[in-house]
Amino acid sequence: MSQLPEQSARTSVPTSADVARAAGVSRATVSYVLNDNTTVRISDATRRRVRAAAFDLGYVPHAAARSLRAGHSRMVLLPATRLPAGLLQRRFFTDLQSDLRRLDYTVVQYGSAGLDPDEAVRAWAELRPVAVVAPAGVPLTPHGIGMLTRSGAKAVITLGPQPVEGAHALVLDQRVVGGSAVRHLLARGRRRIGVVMPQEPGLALFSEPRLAGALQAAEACAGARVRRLPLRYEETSATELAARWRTLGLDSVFAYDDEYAMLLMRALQDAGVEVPAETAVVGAGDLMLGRLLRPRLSSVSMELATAQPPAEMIDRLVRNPGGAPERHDLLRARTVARESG
Amino acid sequence: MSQLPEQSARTSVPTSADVARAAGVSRATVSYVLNDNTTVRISDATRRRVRAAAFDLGYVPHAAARSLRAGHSRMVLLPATRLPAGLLQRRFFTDLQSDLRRLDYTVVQYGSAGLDPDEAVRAWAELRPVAVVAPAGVPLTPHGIGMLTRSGAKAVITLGPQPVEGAHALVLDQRVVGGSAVRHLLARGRRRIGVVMPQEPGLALFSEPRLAGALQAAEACAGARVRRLPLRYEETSATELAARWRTLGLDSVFAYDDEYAMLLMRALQDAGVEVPAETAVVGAGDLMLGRLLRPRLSSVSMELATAQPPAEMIDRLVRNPGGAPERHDLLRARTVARESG
DNA sequence: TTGAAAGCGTTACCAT
DNA sequence: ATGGTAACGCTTTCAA
Repeated sequence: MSQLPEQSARTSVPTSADVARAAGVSRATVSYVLNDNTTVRISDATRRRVRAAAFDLGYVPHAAARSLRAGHSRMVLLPATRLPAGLLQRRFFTDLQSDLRRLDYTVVQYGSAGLDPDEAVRAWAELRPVAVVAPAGVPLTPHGIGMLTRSGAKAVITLGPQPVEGAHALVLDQRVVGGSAVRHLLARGRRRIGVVMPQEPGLALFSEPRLAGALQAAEACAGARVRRLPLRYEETSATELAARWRTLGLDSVFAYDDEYAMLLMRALQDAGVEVPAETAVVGAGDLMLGRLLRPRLSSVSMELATAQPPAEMIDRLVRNPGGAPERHDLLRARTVARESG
Repeated sequence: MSQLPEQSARTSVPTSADVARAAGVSRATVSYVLNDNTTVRISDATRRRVRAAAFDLGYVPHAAARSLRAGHSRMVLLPATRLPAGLLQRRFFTDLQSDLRRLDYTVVQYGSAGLDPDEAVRAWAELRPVAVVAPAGVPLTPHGIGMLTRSGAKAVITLGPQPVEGAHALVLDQRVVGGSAVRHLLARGRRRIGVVMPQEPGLALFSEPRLAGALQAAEACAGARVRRLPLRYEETSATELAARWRTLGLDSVFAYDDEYAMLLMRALQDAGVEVPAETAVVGAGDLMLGRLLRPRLSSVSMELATAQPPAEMIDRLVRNPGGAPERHDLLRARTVARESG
């Protein structure tokens, strides 16, 4: 008979109403106690009873219900890309995440692999984030920015090589990388400079600006020439390139990054091209890897210069929305000279 | 006078009620039309009017309200770790994400850096995910699993070196990696085997099982001995280790992975220790990197063998909850012999 | 010090 | 074929 007590046999999850019932108070009181609401005085005895009941039932508030009632969330959305994130970006995200949490935001990374731009931005907007930080490679259009703003996002921020119309921008201008490498080579008397262009899809986002920076830097020097060198991240591709190296008439190469540099340098050495005597090689990323090569690899070292921590910037934009798009250049590059050129 | 029409000048985001008003129908009808509800017949004219109104207003449904009403979400939560994710894990996540999307789940990665286990699991539970996939390194305890289950998660799945009591497990048993390397070395007559143990925090999760697998494999051979070799990912640390190499009396080393292998091999060569003549070196990960070294690096190649795609497994567990914890071993390892040992 | 009730945006049931 | 209405879980205003 007593097998189905009125409100037991609950297979579902406990709500604040369950806590109220268990503690013998109203739902309002439960809310007051659990949110430490100071505008209302609750007796210590009641407080304890409510807390105990919540603990016993394993009560956990329902974030969706809460933000629905509140009319806003504190979710910062980070649409993910499927690009292989570099060390720099990973560190950036990790830091951003902890900093935002410290400011009481909830950071949510949302994978949008294989959605077309409209579907993707719609999916983000459904979550009603208070801010969106979109790394390079996610399909964010001015139209998408409008949709996010209209659905309540107080700040839309792009993070990558170039800004998008209408959004704030944390710009990682990859041109400074190519520029630094080429200036380094020019200073050492090199004039006929190759620039490796990875053929892997997705990397064009980074390699094209690096090349652009290289070209720009070369313009400052009369006799300098820059040549584009397509390369796949495979030994065969590097071997091919090395085999026709001498026909190219280059005295140096900026190899996109340290990994492509290692690949190419190995192939050049195997083909009998001396590094740096005949051809100087410069990578980028300043990985441990480069220091272990022989000759040690010269490399463009990158870092993010943040006047104001990005998390604070986001917080400021959220509290004070509607301003003109801000733009901050974050990427700094400096070439570390080692033995390879 | 007509500057403030009754329901215009809306600064807030449009709701389905706004769409209904604009189309001159009820909220229910809007819901029917936009969700393509087939159990109810709506005239084509009405359909078009509703769709047009939704489009004009830029209406986007509110995910929180929807899942509140529905009583459940289709969110799969992926608590993120701050560990440097390897290529294998990254590929795994990317695939999992697209596969789950195809099954109409929403995959959300949630950063829990710097939260203690209880706070973290509570934060996850507040989101009411339908499933949680926890990679190695996130603080998931049996108690936490209980909390997630009680707050509605239909499936909790761990992904990593070892299962956690009470959750389903996709096991990446790192012991097979050390085992494969050591069996490879034993087969080539090596007997006194060093195993590199990275000192970077967080890697112990992987290095300890790899060592355990190495020890286990060595037991099969009478004269074999395994020795633990602490190493930081720095040149100085490798140089130190190489300097006292001959006092260790080892004829081979399993270097944890290809990057540590490169670091150590370089230091050994600089110290005059011949590879592989005097000491054989085996890495893991089978990176391009290893093929470029001289001698070419032997390496443990890893892959994930999935009888059933993990996304389908998750879907099955969600639809059919309450079963006994499942356990699937995913990691396969096989040593690729090259020149280093 | 506490409780009743309204409302956030949706959807499903039951009338019309 | 369409509309009214209640309910999801929570917070907050107002009243007691």
